Amino acid sequence: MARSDFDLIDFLPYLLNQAAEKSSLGFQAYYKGTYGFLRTEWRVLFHLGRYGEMTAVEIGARAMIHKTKISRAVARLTERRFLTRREDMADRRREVLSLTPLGRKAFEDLCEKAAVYDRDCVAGLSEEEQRVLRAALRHLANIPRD
Amino acid sequence: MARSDFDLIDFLPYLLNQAAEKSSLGFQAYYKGTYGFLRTEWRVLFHLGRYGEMTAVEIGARAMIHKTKISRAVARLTERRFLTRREDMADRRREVLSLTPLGRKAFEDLCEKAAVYDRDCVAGLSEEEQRVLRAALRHLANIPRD
DNA sequence: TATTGTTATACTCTATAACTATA
DNA sequence: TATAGTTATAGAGTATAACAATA
Repeated sequence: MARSDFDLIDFLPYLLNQAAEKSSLGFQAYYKGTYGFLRTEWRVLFHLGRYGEMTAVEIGARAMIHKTKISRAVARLTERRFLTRREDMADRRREVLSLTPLGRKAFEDLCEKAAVYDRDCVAGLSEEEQRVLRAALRHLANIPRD
Repeated sequence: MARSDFDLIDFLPYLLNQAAEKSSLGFQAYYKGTYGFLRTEWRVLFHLGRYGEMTAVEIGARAMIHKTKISRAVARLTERRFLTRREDMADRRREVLSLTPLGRKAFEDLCEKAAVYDRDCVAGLSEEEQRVLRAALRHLANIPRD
């Protein structure tokens, strides 16, 4: 690509940021509007719902979120009765987190909505294009294939 | 997709955000480390270098950046001698912006680096995969094909 | 000494309202 | 009234250092 031909509009980081921002807005509006969640709160809720009770450090390892963010998300979610903390009697530094019934309902609702939202995002792309897109994104994000 | 199969790791907004963040870091480190630019400053500099002198409102229209962000970026770039403002005598509300020689050098350097960076990002993807990826991203970002 | 979780701090990015000066 | 540009403010995201309690 000659220097004079270079254009931001084709620059991958730019394209990715625009697409990420646009594609996040709709779903964000739902979980924020319905439950008042921030992004990290939705992600913490998701991991507890999907993989069962665990500690903040374990969530962090799975979701690649720093423990300070998790700490604040857990505080808000607990305060608002979406999850509960249980002290680990064998190691009193640790707190095992799990969803309340309210949290589980939110989790299930949000998963359903997310699946629909995902399908809406890729409507207009062929099966093959969707496959290439997700594989390329996993590659760019350094997420192993499985 | 059954509800129990849904996983954030395949959720498009999540994948896009991870890929966008990862792919932005390296280039951001360069323009921040070398010139001390923030993202909006690099984008404003780019538009003036690529399309010639124009006003803040015109940059905003081209780059889809709000005028308040542009105002702050222009203030910083002017203060640091990367661009100059010239009052439009025919309409004294408008200020025509253009790059200084210093600004042009930074623009040319950053464009070269960006082109290389872009190639590095997609190394490992076939030509066809790259084409599908960019087209899909433009589709998701609602950026017209040309 | 190392680990779990919390708090404090700072910086970036985004969004909106209100203001000025000009037209 | 409308437009170009500025300033103020608030919310959200990110990153890091330092701390208390426990191991």
